[in-house]
Amino acid sequence: MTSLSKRQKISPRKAPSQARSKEKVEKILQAASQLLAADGLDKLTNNHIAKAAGMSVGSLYQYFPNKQAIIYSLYQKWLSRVIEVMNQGLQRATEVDFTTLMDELGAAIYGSTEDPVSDKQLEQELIKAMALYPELQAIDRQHGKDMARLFTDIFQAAGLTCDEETAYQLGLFIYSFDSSRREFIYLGGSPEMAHNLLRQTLEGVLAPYLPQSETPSAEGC
Amino acid sequence: MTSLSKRQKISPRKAPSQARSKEKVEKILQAASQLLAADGLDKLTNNHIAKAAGMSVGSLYQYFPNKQAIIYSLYQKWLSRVIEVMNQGLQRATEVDFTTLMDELGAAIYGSTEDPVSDKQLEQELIKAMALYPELQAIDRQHGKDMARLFTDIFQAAGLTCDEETAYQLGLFIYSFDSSRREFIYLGGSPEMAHNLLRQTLEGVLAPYLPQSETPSAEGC
Amino acid sequence: MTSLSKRQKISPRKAPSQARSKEKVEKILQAASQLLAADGLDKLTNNHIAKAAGMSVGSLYQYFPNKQAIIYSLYQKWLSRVIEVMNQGLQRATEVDFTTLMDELGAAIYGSTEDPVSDKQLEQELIKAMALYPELQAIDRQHGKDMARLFTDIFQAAGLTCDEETAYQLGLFIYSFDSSRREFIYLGGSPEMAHNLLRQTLEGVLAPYLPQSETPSAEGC
Amino acid sequence: MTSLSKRQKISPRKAPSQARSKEKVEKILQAASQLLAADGLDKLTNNHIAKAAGMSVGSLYQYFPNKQAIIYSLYQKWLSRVIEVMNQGLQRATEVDFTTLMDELGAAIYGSTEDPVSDKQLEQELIKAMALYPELQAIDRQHGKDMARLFTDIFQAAGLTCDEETAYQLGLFIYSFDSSRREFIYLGGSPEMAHNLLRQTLEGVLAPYLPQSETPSAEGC
DNA sequence: TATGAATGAGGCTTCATTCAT
DNA sequence: AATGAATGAAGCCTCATTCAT
Repeated sequence: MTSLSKRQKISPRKAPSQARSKEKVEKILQAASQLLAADGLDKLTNNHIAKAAGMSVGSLYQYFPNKQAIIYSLYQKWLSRVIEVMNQGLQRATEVDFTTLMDELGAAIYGSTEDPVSDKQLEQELIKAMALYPELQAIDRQHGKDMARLFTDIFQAAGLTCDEETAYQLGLFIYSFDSSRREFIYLGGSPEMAHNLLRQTLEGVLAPYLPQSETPSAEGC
Repeated sequence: MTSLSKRQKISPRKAPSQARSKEKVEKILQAASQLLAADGLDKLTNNHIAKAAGMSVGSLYQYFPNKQAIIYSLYQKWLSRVIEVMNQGLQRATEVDFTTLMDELGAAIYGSTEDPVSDKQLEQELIKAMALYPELQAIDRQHGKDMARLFTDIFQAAGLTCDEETAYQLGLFIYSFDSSRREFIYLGGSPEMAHNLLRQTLEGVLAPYLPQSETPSAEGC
Repeated sequence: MTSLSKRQKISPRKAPSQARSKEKVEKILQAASQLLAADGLDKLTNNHIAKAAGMSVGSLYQYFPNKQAIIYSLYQKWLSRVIEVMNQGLQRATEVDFTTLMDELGAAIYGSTEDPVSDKQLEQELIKAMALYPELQAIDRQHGKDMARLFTDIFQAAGLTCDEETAYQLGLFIYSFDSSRREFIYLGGSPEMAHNLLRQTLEGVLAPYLPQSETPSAEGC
Repeated sequence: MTSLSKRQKISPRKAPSQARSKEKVEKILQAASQLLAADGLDKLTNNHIAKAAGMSVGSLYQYFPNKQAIIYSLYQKWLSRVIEVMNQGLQRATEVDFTTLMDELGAAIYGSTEDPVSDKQLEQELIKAMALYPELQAIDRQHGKDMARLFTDIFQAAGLTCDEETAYQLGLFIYSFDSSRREFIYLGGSPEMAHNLLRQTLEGVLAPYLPQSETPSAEGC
């Protein structure tokens, strides 16, 4: 294991503006994804990636300053998809009722990928990687908080009646819940069950704060 | 990162029957724990461990065939504490009502360690480590399933009315839920909130199956 | 450090006959000078030079067969200025007295550059570079000898009364003395002091051989 | 050329207290010396050194944290010999007359090494190396100043009549003069000539300040 | 058994140089 | 001619593991 403790830059070396560059970057990320999903975080060496991407190490370094940057790129790609969905959810928060919204979000995020199995694997390894490298840890943490905030926004847009702080903790909870879902499925739980459990959990946890809650809960939220 | 792919033995090299041996093994695990909690998975080199344990690398290899074995031992130690608690819970499953039982379990598992902070840290790093090394991954997975089974047993002992398969999935869920708790707290959520949310989640999810459930749920479990 | 041991050609790739070429060569040398003076011998990579010169590496290789050739060109440029001054000195050797001549030489060589500080820096780095690359070492040595010879010529033109060999050794000495001056100033000695010391040294060393020496030294030179 | 710009530690990794260690360290320094003298600063790679020293790279790193540390060790070894001689000179400064003292110093420093040729070569490369690596540059500079101070002390012990500042500049000059000597010999000058020239230079430069100077120079020093 | 020096494969990264466009 | 992406050898360094004492 290389020493991971020295802080390193992690932004891509060049904005992939030219088509050629973009393509290369894509190839690298492809290769890295596959290696990561197939063989895990070890095996993910620069030389392996380069070879798998059909190029030389040097080329790889033309696009990414180091391995962490590649991992981070992968992570961002995955994250941006999630964030996009969340933002769409935020838009719809006033249109549909909360449960439906959550269902939609779940479906959009967890369903429908081309290769679900290796995608889950990738997601798993990605998260491991983010946790392993100190440089990425901080970012990961921040992203977690950002996501929590996004959930908070959705809650508030959906009309949840509770104070800011509680809303944030709930957002954090929902975001954190994703770990469970991953673990659950990783250990062989059925995706449908996961979905149901998520739903029930949400209901159980959020019910008191839902606007259409006919129980006039005095203490609100 | 050294290639981790060659499968390696992970059981301790010798059953620590002699008191002397036991003591040494203990020292190694102590040292490894501290390093892991304090500096993270990188920095955890055999030489560091040996030095911190006040012995030579050679000695270390007398007791553990490789690094993974040390990590695994640490993991087992942590796990065995949890399992013990769970088994006690299993004993009490017929005596107290389910919610109380779960509270007790939670308190026993998450509460009251001498040094909560570094213990959490250790737990976090341990889980990362288990996920990183392919040899340990498989074991980790199996342990997860075992834990799920234990929960299942508790459910059934507590009189949950549902079929074997459902019970297992629920067990899996409860076990998986731990990931969320870790993540939640890692991201700054309050432990009390975590506890409450766990409770609500359990209620929400398990309610239909609880024996004392006065709602005569037609579909049972 | 890349292996420097394979002998390499060091002459510019093409006689810069066209104006265009000359201009490019000049740009490259400019850029290299600046980088060398500013950042030192490491940091001086071909890519940096090319970028600083506003052209591509490929172009750079159109004009110089390798990095050493660039350094060598820089060295020559610097050297040629010195040689020119020396030749002028040689012209004047019969007109003025020796001490005056030496003063003039010193002033011409060490004084009056546009940017003395960065020029000194460049000189320093240049000399380091010449010493570092085996291909350039030999040339450097030869140039040293040539310079010594030039001094010898000046001595003789100035009427120093000594045999060829001694004159050469004296020339060598004067040339070598420059190292001291550089070191002296590098270590914080004042330039004026350096000048005085040079003068005194010359007087001390050359006095016996000077033509106007009224002391009829029997052993001559 | 590896990037030399990151500051690095340069002290040996372990005090070679055990005989075994000392021997190894010695072997490494031997090997490095030879490679340096024979092939120059390039070729001086860790792997070459290790191979030449008959050990593995890993062993090398047990004794030195990096290449610079090896070079620095070599430099210190050389320097300490010089400093020792200088200190002895300082002791004798009141016993013998100044010129004799300087002769003795010169003889002690420049004469009588087992293998003069490769020693000179080594010295040359060593100085180059010190100048090349930024970490070592600073140290080199400081050592230069320290040496100058030592000369200053000797001057004063010898009764030179001049103010502190002038004495220091003179010390600096004498120290710097060594560069000339090296260059002179490097370019083929005869060592004897070098010696004579040094002597004459000293006389020329220091004469006004010498105590036995019968010329009652009003302005002293 | 204990020691800790020794090993060396393998990871990361740079940069002089080439070559397709 | 010009470009700059691509190459890959080679340098540095770490650390799991072995083995002579």
